[in-house]
Amino acid sequence: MDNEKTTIDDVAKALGLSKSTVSRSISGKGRISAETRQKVLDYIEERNYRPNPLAKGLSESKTYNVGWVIPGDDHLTSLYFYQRCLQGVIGAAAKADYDVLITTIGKDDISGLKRITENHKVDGVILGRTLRKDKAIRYLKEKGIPFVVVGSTEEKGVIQVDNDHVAACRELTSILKMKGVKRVAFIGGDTGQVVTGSRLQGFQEGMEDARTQICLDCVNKDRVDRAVEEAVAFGTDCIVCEDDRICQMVMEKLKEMELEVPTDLKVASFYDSKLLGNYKPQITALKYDPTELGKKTCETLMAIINGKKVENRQMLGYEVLLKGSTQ
Amino acid sequence: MDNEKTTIDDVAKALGLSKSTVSRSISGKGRISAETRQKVLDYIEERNYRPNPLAKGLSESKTYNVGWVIPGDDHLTSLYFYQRCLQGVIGAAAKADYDVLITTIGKDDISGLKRITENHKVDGVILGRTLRKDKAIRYLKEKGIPFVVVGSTEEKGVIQVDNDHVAACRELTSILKMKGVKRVAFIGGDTGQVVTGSRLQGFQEGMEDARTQICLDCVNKDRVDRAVEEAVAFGTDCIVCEDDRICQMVMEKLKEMELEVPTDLKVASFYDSKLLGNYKPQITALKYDPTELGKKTCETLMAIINGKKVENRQMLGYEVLLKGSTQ
DNA sequence: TTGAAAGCGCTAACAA
DNA sequence: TTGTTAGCGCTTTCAA
Repeated sequence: MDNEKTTIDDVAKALGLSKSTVSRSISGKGRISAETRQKVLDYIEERNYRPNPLAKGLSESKTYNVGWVIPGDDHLTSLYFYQRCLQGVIGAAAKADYDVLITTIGKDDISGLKRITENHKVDGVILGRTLRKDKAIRYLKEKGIPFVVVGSTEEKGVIQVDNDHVAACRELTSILKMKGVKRVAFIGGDTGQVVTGSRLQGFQEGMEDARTQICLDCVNKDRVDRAVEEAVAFGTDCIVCEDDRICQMVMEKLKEMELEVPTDLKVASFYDSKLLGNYKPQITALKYDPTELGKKTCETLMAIINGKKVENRQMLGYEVLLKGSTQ
Repeated sequence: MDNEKTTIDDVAKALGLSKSTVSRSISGKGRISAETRQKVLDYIEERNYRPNPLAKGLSESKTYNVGWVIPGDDHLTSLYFYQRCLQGVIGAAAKADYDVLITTIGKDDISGLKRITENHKVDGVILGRTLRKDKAIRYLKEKGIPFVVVGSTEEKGVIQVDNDHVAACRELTSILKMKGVKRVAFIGGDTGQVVTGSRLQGFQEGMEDARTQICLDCVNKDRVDRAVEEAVAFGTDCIVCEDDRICQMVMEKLKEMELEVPTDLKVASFYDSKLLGNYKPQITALKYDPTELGKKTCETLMAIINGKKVENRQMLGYEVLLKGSTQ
């Protein structure tokens, strides 16, 4: 259909103009008569001409790519989060005429990240998960590569965009408290992840001095089962789950123990997702918008790349979904 | 640490050579004395010099990127598959000095795909999911863009790499038959996806003329529940599930109906995954290697890009995991 | 075997 | 307001 390889030169010649005039018309930079500009714009629109980003990038020392770096290991739950996030990232990137280069890293293996940066394939990087003592962060800092973190990190001086987990968890917790729960159990996951700490903090702030029982590092069904048993032995009237996956396992366990929600005890999750969609009663949970998170993060990275000042820490909102499980 | 921007010119000057000599040393193309070549190689190794792929690409009309195109909608299960696949793709791409540009498409919205191709950001594309009457395939064919499909498509003349679903399902089915099942129910998912048809075909070939009941398009819990009820009413002694997600829902339903596996009836899944990891007894299932699939697919794409002839259809192997659920 | 020079498609001074 | 020209960093003829 349309010419495989039209160049800016072709356009210029066809219009009897010079390359630079065409270039200026497209970019909008520099002085240009509105008339000429429109003529060019119309022409390229009609012919579906697109400047070659490689050439553009070469001359501007830009790649027009951002790196999207996520863990390569298998966490079913977070995959869904990343996918939603990615939608936001791709959208925001496209708006700035950027594309998204994806790579995965492991806890100790950041070779994928090194590849795309050392090979000059990206202008900046978005880190999808961070750990305490994160190798990737160290590396990016040292190299002075622009990057933004989705989620939180304890590392100083890192630009991050996150949901306000502490505030959200605090709010849900204090609502539960107002509803009259007396002995509350918190079941949390991997303490190696920063978010676990934030959620616990919010929980504790919300509970103030009420009686609680806390069980962490419940990273598989067995651990969760044991935590639930302990909570029941403790005489809990409400189990607060750190995330959707844990909540799913908790619900399963309660069913096995033939305990009714919310009659025998209440259940709430600090993270809502599709995983929680099918329960009856529905689960009280905190709802975030991962796509929005991805979008904001990418916009922030774009700002950094374009040399703008950005805030060190941006917090996004949340919703508290009060459902039957805490009635 | 290392120089932010060493160019081939810097290397040439430092070594008292010309750009072209350095270029040849690195690429290995053209005549070069082994001695000079080694000198160059040593130097760039030591200084960690990497040729700028944008410049390289510009002069060779290549981007050194492949596009990884997956659905943007929310299929929890397939996400895991894609992630594993992606690992293989990234690995194979890196070996050829390529990186992976990711984008998502919807059933009717292939704008993301158009973006990366029209903008000349990729040399070829890998399609992660295909539908019948796939818009993306149409588009890529029409534009003559090199692409490979992971999985199968009915479209003619499309290069595809897939697990041999038909053979695998046929084999598992006939093993079940040999084990003496008499009335078998097949519960399948979205008939809009090609793989559903392949699995059904394998099932039917394996069953030959035995009595079966087939229920398709079970895309949510309600549908699956009804299918299970019908199967039980039919007097089934074995339920065959098209994939892990359906199997999960089937197991849940059976629990609700207080039917024991394998005592009351047997259960098998045509797709194994982590989702099936926690059942007791364990589930008989077909196991594939998504990472290997991704790798092969990307290698095939690289071959096409480099102008090599490739087979139209490549089939990967499978494993039959016989577990307690069909004992 | 090596070097000089042109060119890939674009941007950005600098001139006109 | 527009055009000319010199790069961006690399590959690749063509000469030497």
